[in-house]
Amino acid sequence: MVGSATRRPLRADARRNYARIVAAAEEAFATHGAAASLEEIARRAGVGSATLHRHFPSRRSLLEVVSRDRVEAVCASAREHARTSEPGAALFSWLRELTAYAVTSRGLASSLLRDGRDADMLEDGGCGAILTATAGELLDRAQQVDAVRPDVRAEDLVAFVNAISLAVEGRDDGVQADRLLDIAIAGVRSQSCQHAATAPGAP
Amino acid sequence: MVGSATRRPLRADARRNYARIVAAAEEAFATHGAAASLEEIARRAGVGSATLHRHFPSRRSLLEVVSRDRVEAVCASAREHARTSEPGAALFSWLRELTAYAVTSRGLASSLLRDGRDADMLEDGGCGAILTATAGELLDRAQQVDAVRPDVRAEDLVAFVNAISLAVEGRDDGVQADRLLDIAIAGVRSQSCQHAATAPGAP
DNA sequence: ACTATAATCGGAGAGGCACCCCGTTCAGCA
DNA sequence: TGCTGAACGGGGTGCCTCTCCGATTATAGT
Repeated sequence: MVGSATRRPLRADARRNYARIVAAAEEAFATHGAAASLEEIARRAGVGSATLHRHFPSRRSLLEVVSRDRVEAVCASAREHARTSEPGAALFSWLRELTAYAVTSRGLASSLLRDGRDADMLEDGGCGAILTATAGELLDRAQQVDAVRPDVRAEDLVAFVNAISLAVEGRDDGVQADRLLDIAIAGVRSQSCQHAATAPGAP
Repeated sequence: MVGSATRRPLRADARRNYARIVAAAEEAFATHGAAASLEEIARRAGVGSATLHRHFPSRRSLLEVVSRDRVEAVCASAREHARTSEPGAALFSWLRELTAYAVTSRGLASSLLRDGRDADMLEDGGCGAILTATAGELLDRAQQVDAVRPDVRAEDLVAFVNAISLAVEGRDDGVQADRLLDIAIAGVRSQSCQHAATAPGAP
């Protein structure tokens, strides 16, 4: 709304420092998780900690930028799934892919999604918004062919992936995450079987 | 294995300080979440921070003690559910109760369960072990009457509750948690309907 | 080229936290 | 009542986040 888009481009040195910080952060988050020391990141990037804080006012804003590329790649892959699979399978296999990423990124995506109130989740243009929007597209199609319960929302799906990656943080590997996601997927599947089953399967 | 159980009782003043710390921690965790400042807790309890660290070598050990009562109450309630409901309903309504507690306790239970490797989860006697054992009892019965898929484990159930409470931490209220739990419950429900439905519902 | 100037930097410092050392105090027992 | 070791807690260390502000430097304009 405000003309804040009229931002002159960063000065060359500022742009270089920005890139260095992002690179250092990428490495640090991968190694130490989302709680990595910002000071350490600044040190590794060869800049003062003030510079880091000027470019990234919060830990979250840094996580956001570091993840952005990967998140966008995963979302691009969603379009691939949508083209090559039927709606239900597309959604489910994309969720598996997303979960695999969320788990291996050491809770990175997780931290992105947290402490943003759910209201701005679809509006703030952050990774959470992108993911929710992408999930929403696949979800719509899956619901149209009755592969998924109609009362499930895109936020629920993202929240589940988020929840799972938080819960297995620091656990062995991805096996429990897979098991949990299987359960969640079974839970969102359309229970049209129930309609058919109530009659024959009733006790 | 070691005779460490032969611990003489704490001195009277130590016992008093211990209780004060637990009381202060209870309040602090409720107000500020599981990340509350330990120093602040010591201050409020009127003890030196060294005393706090002597009684509770880790944040987790303090969380453990603070939660213990509530967790045991919830587990006692499980036996109630088991007596008054059929196995499936008992498990599911108990899971709802547990989730409600986990969500309102500001991620407290969550932090308890985390960073304990899943191996010791059933052995360390902590809150996670109690919860997993309790869930296991209800789960067994539910699986015996085929109300729940046979491949679901007690750890999965606890992990789900844990995951959900982590994911909605700081969100509005418990509505999303309820929705997520509904999905998870639908996911663990026995899909005996599928056996009946594959034939008639097949495309 | 050269300068003026505003954008950017980063050392240093304030304030907090977890955790520990070690001299002091006092509860509990003989 | 006097001893003794269990328990205390002030204060220190090291790390963290975040900010202030004087020094630096890229860049537009001449």
